[in-house]
Amino acid sequence: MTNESEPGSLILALHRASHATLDALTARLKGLNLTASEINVLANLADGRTRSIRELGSDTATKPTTLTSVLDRLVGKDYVTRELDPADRRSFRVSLTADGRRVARAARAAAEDLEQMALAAVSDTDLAGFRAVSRALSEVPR
Amino acid sequence: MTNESEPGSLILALHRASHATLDALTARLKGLNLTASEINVLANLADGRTRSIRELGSDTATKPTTLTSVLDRLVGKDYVTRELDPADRRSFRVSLTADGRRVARAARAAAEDLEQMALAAVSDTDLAGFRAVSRALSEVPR
DNA sequence: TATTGTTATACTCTATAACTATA
DNA sequence: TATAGTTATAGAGTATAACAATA
Repeated sequence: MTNESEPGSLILALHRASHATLDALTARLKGLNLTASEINVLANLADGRTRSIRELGSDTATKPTTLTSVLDRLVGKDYVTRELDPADRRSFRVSLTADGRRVARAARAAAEDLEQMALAAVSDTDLAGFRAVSRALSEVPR
Repeated sequence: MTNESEPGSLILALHRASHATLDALTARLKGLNLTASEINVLANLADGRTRSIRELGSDTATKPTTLTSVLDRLVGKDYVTRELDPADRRSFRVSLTADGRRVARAARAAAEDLEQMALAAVSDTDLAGFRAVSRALSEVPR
């Protein structure tokens, strides 16, 4: 790997890892005919928790305009429902359908599998460090 | 943050962090009128090392087809040159121009700044762990 | 007035496959 | 035969701005 410890290189390492894992995940789920963004949304919803579009955007760091089209497709495939939130009728509650739960579980399983394979040689300390740093980077102000 | 320690969540955390930092970086460099991919390529070239397109693709985890158009634009802006490699005339050596070096340094500086801000509260151990894990994830087989 | 989400537009990123040139 | 890179095409992601509905 290049730029291993040069200043400014952390973000480059992050992007490289992100691209590589998303490619690998998409390749493993090829049979399901899902795009990277669709996989990302489904995997986030896999915990069964209903989310607003805003929450989903924050969880996936995806723009609302992107989510509109991603969700349109997922609704079209009957993997997701978009229902008006009675408590705030400006916003939607996004949930998995039965089919969606099945696909989301497959996505999560593929992600777990990928992680186990990649992390076989990595210590728990490293893992804790990874989580701390990626959380810090996720919260960086624009 | 959601899914903090659920299996399969590591990759989600990675993608979130990657999106968030790239957005932040793009916002900080708005004046330079560069896309995320262009910034990524320039920041990788910032060390002054000449690269083939294949190497650049591997460093940025970007597809050759994407690089063709990204490099077309960077050449058009006179930030980069694409010269035939005399040692292997199928491939190119990609280098920064003088203008390109200036812009690449700005990109790296912005990335450093972002990192310092984000990592102020993170330990060296965490940082080492982050590097180990992102390297492992970058090398995951497709 | 501010926020949620969609729409419209234009541009960028991506996959795929076919292709040229070189090895 | 295999590899480096481009081209062509079509689909997906993105920013931006304008918009409707609700708060």
